[in-house]
Amino acid sequence: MPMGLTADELRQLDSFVDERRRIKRGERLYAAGSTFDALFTVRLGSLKTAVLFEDGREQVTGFHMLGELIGLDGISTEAHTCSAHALEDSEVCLLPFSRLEDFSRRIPALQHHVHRLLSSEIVREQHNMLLLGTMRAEEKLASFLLDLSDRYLRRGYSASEFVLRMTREEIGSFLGLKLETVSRLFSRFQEAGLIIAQQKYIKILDANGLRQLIGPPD
Amino acid sequence: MPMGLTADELRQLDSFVDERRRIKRGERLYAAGSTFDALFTVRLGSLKTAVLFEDGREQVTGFHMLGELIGLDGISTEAHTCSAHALEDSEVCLLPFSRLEDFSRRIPALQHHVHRLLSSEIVREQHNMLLLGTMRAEEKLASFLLDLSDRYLRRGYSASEFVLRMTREEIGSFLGLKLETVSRLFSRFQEAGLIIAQQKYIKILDANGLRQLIGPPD
DNA sequence: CCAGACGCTTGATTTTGCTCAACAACCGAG
DNA sequence: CTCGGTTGTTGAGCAAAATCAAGCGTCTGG
Repeated sequence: MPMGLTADELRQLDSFVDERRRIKRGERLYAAGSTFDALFTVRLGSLKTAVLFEDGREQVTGFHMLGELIGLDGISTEAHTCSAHALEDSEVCLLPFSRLEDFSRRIPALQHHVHRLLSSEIVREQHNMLLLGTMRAEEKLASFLLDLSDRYLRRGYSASEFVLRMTREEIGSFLGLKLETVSRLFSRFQEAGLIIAQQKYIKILDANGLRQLIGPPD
Repeated sequence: MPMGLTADELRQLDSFVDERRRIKRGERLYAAGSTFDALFTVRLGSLKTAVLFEDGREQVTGFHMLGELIGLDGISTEAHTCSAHALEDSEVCLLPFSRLEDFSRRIPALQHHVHRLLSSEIVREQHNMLLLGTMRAEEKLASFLLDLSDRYLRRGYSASEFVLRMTREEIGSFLGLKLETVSRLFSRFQEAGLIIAQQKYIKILDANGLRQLIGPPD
């Protein structure tokens, strides 16, 4: 959280980001409907969040990696509307929300930062809506790969070579596609020389080629 | 904004929600990319918000009626990521955001309310993602009608009879469908005796029937 | 280290919603 | 009131992705 706080303010903040929680691969951090009292930041590993439908259908709303904040949906009704699961053995940091509210009344820079974080989540979701509502399967998967690549890069990992933490089914759910479609597209991208995809291992050979896939189909 | 403020606090608040703006049908309240400095609440009429894609595709992210708040996406980068257009002659109320931040540092109840509003928007968008990602055309349109119906009801209008403010194309964009599909579905719903749809006029004859359309296709 | 479950791939077929196209109804400006 | 543009309806054919199905690879937990 680098955001122009004084050393003193930072020390204050430190006092409340102490509690951590470990979650094993597949385990749940919180369920939809459970009471909300804290936000979480990813310290290690990665997680997915998903909203559930009565009939069992689920929509993955995001994959979250190091440094990302989850649980913002819980503020509105004091109950989480989505569930969060670890994609691999992970660790999160708890941020008790009422304490965060107290602090942010006293520290304007923090207050503004909290507002920005909430708003960023809105923007991120708008982006996903654009993807789900207007893109064809090929474009969706290309966007997905480029987004992942960019996020790995910004965390100091390779932008062109990485190991997926999620299954084809989870990717499909996130993109509004079936797992078979995702699988076929990985194969097609590979045949086209854009990527190498061997199960979870992905190597991007031609990022610009992927970028060009995104656009009107002429 | 009924949220447990004291009379004095309410008076303070009043002092900054004075400025209003009229927007004629089809006019733009703000464009994607324009600088953000205030939120807006709908006082009269209705608006749509939409995100744009470089190639011209647009995704309608919401239809907004009396009392609803728009512009929350602008907080994160001080620039709007979506554009807002009036669906009919409308009027909005300006809420200068930096003043709102000042007030909410002094009034904890307001601070919490602001957080809840931001979070509600996240939840609303998650709901849209579920709709866009997992539902079939028929389910999407049924959900859309039931949602509209519910919102009219809560504003004291008829839940079963109303006039759409948006075109088939805008509905389609919101639901991730083409306008022809929307039109055909209205006709099918009418044949099935679920609704009467004559252009913009809609009468819901069998709300439960619509509800039953939403669910796994067995 | 092995067995079994889970995840992935690929093919054949079907379904859904899109595209293209023509026309009808409506609305608002003059 | 009428004309012209916009919005809505409907049809035929088509393309994209879903479904159904079979088989294989590979992790992983005992």
